[in-house]
Amino acid sequence: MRPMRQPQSAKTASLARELIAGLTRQIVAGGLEAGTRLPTEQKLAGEWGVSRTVVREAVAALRADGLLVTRQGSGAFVAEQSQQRPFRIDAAALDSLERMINVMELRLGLEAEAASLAASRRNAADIRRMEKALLAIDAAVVKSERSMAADFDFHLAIGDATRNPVFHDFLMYLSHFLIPRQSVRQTTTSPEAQAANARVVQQEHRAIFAAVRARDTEAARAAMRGHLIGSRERYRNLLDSLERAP
Amino acid sequence: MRPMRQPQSAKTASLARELIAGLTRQIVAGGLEAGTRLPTEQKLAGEWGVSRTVVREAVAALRADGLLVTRQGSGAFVAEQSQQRPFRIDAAALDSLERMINVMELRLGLEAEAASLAASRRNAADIRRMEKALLAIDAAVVKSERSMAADFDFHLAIGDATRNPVFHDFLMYLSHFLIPRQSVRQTTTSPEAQAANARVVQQEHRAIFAAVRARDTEAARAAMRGHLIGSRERYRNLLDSLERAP
DNA sequence: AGATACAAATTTATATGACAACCTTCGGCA
DNA sequence: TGCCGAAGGTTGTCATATAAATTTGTATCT
Repeated sequence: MRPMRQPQSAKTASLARELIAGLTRQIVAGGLEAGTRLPTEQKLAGEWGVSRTVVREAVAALRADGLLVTRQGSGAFVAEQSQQRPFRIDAAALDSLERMINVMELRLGLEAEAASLAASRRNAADIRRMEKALLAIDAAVVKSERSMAADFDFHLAIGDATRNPVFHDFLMYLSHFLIPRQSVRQTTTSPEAQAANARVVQQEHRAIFAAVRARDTEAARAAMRGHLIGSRERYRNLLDSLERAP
Repeated sequence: MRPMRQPQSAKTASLARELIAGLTRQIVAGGLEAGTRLPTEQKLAGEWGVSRTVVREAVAALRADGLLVTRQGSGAFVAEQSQQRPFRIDAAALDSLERMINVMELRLGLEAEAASLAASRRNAADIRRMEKALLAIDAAVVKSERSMAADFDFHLAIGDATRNPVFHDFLMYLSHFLIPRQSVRQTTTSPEAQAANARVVQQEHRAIFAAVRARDTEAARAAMRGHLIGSRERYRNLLDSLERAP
């Protein structure tokens, strides 16, 4: 009467993890200058009372995180700002709805700008790709399937049409935070309401598409804004209805 | 006749780095299912012809990157959504000017939205903080010092006024890409031209500030857009002048 | 038969010692 | 002074051994 679910990511404190956390604190909170040299692995091992093995693993982790750079024969140094640590949204600190809203606000600014840029830079291939994505969404809707993948394809096509790879990478990153939690995935609303929803969404998509195709930057920006604001509201309503009738 | 500059970040291929790259490729490009178990450290060491030490360091790096989770006695598994992977701008793939432009386009959308949100949500403390930052910039200018830190403070104050921590984190991340390269830092333009530049920048800052204080969301958005577009052009001009007269 | 308890095998986590590759420094030598 | 090379220090890699945790198989009891 226990196998409900494995805790699994309990972050069982290990020596290496403790050392990683400790060194990270010293570096970022302690505000060490970039270029500062860390104590040698031997000394670190002695100070923390662990073996050099643990120290090396912690250093490897911090290096992967971009916090340190090591030079054989020389030492480990706090990384220059240029090779800074990556960006990650703190998923643990936010509950699902709040995170969703926060991320949506980020997307709002980002994708509106992307739509505008796409309108001025898109080529014929971009247009074909967007059309394809829109048709895929249509197909998914008539079969009452999930159209999330195709939907994201459409947004990604716009991001790629900016010719700015940073938009592509960032959309890919944000996409992981857009998937509704499992509780939402189950179809709690009527099929008719869902179909109506899908029609509205597609209408918004086609408005964006038309503006991008017409190279109308301001219209593209406005259409994308309208779409994302609408998405946010739809998501909020969905959650509200779930709250009322669980 | 060589010590011009240390290559320093030459990424001297090490066994661990090769293994990290190889495993990363297998996992993300190879499209391994989340939860898939990796071969044991012994087997990996055998397959790649390295010692277990190297394998463990590579695994530690991938774990820090959020690509793997390990469980003592059980094995190493592909992380439950590799979405844990953080976002990083590929600094190596872009030269400085192109990267600067790309990042600036991202900021444009992001900070314009932030300014708009800040205008609707700012409180009195936010306003005081922005005023303080503006005064700090003024002080730096009259002493003809670098005002970059104070400048960033102003932008960060706006990001914080959105009450959306994701804006704060993302601005902090992007800030690392905004520092002009060393060649630009040297004052290659006349002091008079610099002072004129600073006046224009401060004018733009105060326009943003006024709109945020007045809770005028659209004006704040437009003012921020104008400021960042101006910054981009100023940067481009600076680089051009450097090209012409090195 | 089926469930439980225990032992064995497997696997990661840590420790230890050794050597190689590389860097820095300092003293000798021209 | 300026170059060079040896010496010591530091990270990178290897090998082996042990601890701790998980998984699996087996034996025992009901």
